[in-house]
Amino acid sequence: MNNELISILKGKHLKVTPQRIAVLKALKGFSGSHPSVEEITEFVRRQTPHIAKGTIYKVLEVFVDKAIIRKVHTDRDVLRYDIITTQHHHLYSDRSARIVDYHDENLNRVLYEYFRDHAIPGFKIDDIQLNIKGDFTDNK
Amino acid sequence: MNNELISILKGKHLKVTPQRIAVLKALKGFSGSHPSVEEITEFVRRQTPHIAKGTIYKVLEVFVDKAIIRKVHTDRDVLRYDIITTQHHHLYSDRSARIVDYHDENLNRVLYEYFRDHAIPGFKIDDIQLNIKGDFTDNK
DNA sequence: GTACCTGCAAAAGATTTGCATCTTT
DNA sequence: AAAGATGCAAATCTTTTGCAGGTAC
Repeated sequence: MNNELISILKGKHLKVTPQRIAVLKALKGFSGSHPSVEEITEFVRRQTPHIAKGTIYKVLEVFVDKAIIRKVHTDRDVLRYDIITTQHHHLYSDRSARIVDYHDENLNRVLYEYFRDHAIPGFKIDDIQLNIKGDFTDNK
Repeated sequence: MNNELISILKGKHLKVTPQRIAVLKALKGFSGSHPSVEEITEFVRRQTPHIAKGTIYKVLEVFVDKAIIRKVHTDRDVLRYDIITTQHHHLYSDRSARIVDYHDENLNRVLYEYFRDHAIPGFKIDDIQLNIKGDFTDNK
């Protein structure tokens, strides 16, 4: 069951180390919820108490480089990370500090078509992410 | 010619101080280019040498609260600020560290219509910003 | 064996805070 | 006069860096 994680690392030509597996496992565990380094560290240390925070920073940096995860920023907060799956967007609530993934294939198609027909002069698009700001109505 | 700036402040029920005027003027000067606190400080100090950096942070914080500016984040950088004018989006280049405003009324209309017809359950949208990632082809 | 990783501690930066003093209103 | 702003310095916090020792391949 770590096999999947191992092949992610191997697929990116990264050495397989317990620390990387642990961080990757944490990221999977937080999937959809955008953990901070602090949260990742706590999670990882439950299983692997002796992992240095510096190491976690370094591991995350490598993962960003290899496009396993991406950084997400909030307006009033530290760095957060997001395991990369498929294209998706983010709902931001100003009131609460929540960030929630928003998947919408249909929207992706609309965007794709829009920019196919309205290319931006001088710019080649790789990826589009919407920051949708507002409030959750099922509030808490 | 500071009247416009003064009325912005008054309109938000903020006391009009030279520091706030200076910061606001800097933000106008940087319009479209997303200055960091460092850049704002340098700009401001050309005219008003004795302004404390702590004050600039406090002024910016107040402006964000009052929705005069908004924070913008890059993936590998400090905080940046963006004076709020009309709805617009951002082009991010991974290669260079540029962020450029992208205005597109037509796109705004498309988005508005899309979400009018496809409301997100449990979420009330206030604002949508696209982060468009890619590269400038007129590169430098 | 070599290249690459990790741990630790120190350093570097960015941002925030506390408080006394000054300015707006 | 009261409320709110500023200046300064210290404190806090996050993130980065350097390097010696370990580990994966």
